[in-house]
Amino acid sequence: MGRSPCCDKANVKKGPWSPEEDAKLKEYIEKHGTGGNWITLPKKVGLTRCGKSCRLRWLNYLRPNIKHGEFSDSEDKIICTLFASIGSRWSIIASKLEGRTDNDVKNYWNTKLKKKIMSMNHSVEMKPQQVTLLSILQNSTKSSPSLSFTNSSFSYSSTSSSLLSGNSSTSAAQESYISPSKNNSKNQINHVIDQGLVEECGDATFVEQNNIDSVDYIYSEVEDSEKLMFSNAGSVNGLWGENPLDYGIDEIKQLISTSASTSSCNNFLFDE
DNA sequence: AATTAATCCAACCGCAATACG
DNA sequence: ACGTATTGCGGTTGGATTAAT
Repeated sequence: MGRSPCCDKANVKKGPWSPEEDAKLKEYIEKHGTGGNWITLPKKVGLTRCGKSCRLRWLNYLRPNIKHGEFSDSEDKIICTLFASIGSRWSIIASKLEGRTDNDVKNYWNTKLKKKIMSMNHSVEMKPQQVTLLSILQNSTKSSPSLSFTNSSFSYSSTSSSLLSGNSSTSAAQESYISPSKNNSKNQINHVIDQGLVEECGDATFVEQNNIDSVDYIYSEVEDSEKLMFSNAGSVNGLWGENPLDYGIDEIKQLISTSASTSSCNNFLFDE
């Protein structure tokens, strides 16, 4: 029973990949594919790398159509929107950005986008409720892409405290609020995507919320700790602390969400 | 020019889910 | 049905690079 052991960690090479290793791996996979088994692949290729390492290198760097370099404003918006909806599900977010990897999106978020949002918020010196995603992104770029969020793209209740809180008065929402399971989470994300709540438009992808059920789905995705946070929306200590960059994921989510919920116009990005 | 701090990003690690025998 | 191997994911780290002093 069982399988052969994974890679021999003691004799596995670590650290940066050399061009020779890249070439070997790329050539082999392009010729033969992965064979459905990353663990045995390094041996076949003639590398002393762990299979996991090979997989990561292929997925994040070597495979075709990987897009490197600057993220566009459209991509920024997609990331922000999806982050507000589903949190740090980087693989899902990345899947909506052509040519981007989860690692890329995650790094970009952690090193740039998060700071961009926070520093813009700080610089405009608005009250939290007045900060909008649009103001942040508009301030961050000279040339805005021609994005249009229509009525059906985003419909928020002006009375809801955040996007993620949605229609928390419904019993269905409350039920899933209380006891979400891991499986439910996955199904809900799939639901959001399958139902076209995330839809692609050219090189941009939008999260579409055109019915209250979808809000419920998203809402039930929120972790318990986050729910507590959202239940205190608007009165979270330290949210606008001394260091504008020193925010947690919850705070950032809330910022993005707040910018959505305060919109009373058709388009949450255009609520000036 | 030298040193220190900040930033960026590739790669690693550990865990959970899934597949396999 | 169960135990183990494998995969996939998100968080974190470490080193290279760049900017500031």
